[in-house]
Amino acid sequence: MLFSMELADRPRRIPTQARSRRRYEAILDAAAAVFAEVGFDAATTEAIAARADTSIGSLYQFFPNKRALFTGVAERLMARETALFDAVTAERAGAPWPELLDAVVGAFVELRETEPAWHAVWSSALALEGEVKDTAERCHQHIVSRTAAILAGYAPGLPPARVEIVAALLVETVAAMLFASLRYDATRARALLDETTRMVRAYAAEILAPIDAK
Amino acid sequence: MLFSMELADRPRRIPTQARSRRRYEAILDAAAAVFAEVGFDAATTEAIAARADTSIGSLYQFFPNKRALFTGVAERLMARETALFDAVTAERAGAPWPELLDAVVGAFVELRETEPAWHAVWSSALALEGEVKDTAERCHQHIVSRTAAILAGYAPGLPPARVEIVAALLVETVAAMLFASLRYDATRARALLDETTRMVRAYAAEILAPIDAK
DNA sequence: CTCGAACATGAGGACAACCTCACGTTCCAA
DNA sequence: TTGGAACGTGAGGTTGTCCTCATGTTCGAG
Repeated sequence: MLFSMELADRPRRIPTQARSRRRYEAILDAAAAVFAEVGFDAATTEAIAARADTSIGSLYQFFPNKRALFTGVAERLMARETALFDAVTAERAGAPWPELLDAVVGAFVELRETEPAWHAVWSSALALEGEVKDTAERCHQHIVSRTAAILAGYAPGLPPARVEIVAALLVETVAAMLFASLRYDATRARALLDETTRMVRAYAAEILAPIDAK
Repeated sequence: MLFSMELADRPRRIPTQARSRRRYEAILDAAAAVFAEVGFDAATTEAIAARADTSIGSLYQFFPNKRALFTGVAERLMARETALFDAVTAERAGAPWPELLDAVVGAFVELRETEPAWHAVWSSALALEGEVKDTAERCHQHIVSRTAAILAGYAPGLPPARVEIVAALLVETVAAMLFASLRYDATRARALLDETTRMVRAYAAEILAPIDAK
């Protein structure tokens, strides 16, 4: 209240009529597409409005500024991402470790292909200030924590501090390779990701070894 | 000649007098600092000039545009980076594999701490168009090729196609973790990088195993 | 049907960043 | 010493983008 009447980065008006609700979604989709194509800085609010077949005025009725648009896109994506991760891991609770790994990687490859803004969001979200950063960090942290919990289940002997850092490494590694593989052509990208799962499996085998040898 | 009188992204005037040579270096250093602090897009040529204790006019005598400044910073960094990699690997030619790995990671941790623009350059270089991208890709490719050659030496039985992709994975992974660790506090960053070498070692052990069993 | 509220529009104000250019200063070869 | 080349300067032209607001349109409850 002291700082600003208007909550920064939050949608400005929640649409009630069907017409405007469609428009709202169209703007978010357009924003995702434009951010995906040129990145946050080079994206233009006018380009987004044009892509959504609407006018700048309407766009600014819903979003107070450009960052709010990005936040909207990011939050939708992060929500889908955490949901996907939780679904995949819950579905295979107790499954052999390599199977779980493959399932998660596979699911995220699909997500990355379905969501064109994935790359743009993750490359800008942590560099930006404000709510986007928080959302991204929350999403990341959620996945790391869940991974740590799962990992602890597979390797009960591991000290908690180590579990934490191993989980972080796993998540960072898989995310980074999903990221990097975008710079490769299709077959090489596939090869890189396959090799990634091999690497992670070899690593996991070493960590989980004490359990087998117990 | 057909497209532009002026080579894009190249320095405009090569300084001859000592005074201007100092200025040229000062501008590059200032550019590196500013790019490091706020990234490419948010960096301002005026801020760079101010930081270099000079005027915009002088800045534009040496660099035709903002991208040329970034290219200059990037090329200096990439040159140091390839030189460092080559030096470290040449120095330990034939050394045991884990030792080589630790040496390379250690050297790059130091480089990353010495060069403030490291993060900014690598996060923007591949997203930008033009010469910066080429330089970055050349640098990356050089390191991957050298890694592949070294790897082939340690594991002569590995098919060349596999060697190539394994080398790419190793380089991408180490680079990504150096990158990611910047988001962590000092002790956690150290832990992440230590854990990274453990992972890579476990992976390498599996790949190199046929040699031991030969 | 009617009237107020919700919604939509796009020309243009405000501002910020890149880059130029005309003028002034420093250097050095002869 | 001196003339000309190299160098240095910073106010401002140009451009492009964010965002506003006054005006017009559509919707739906009563």
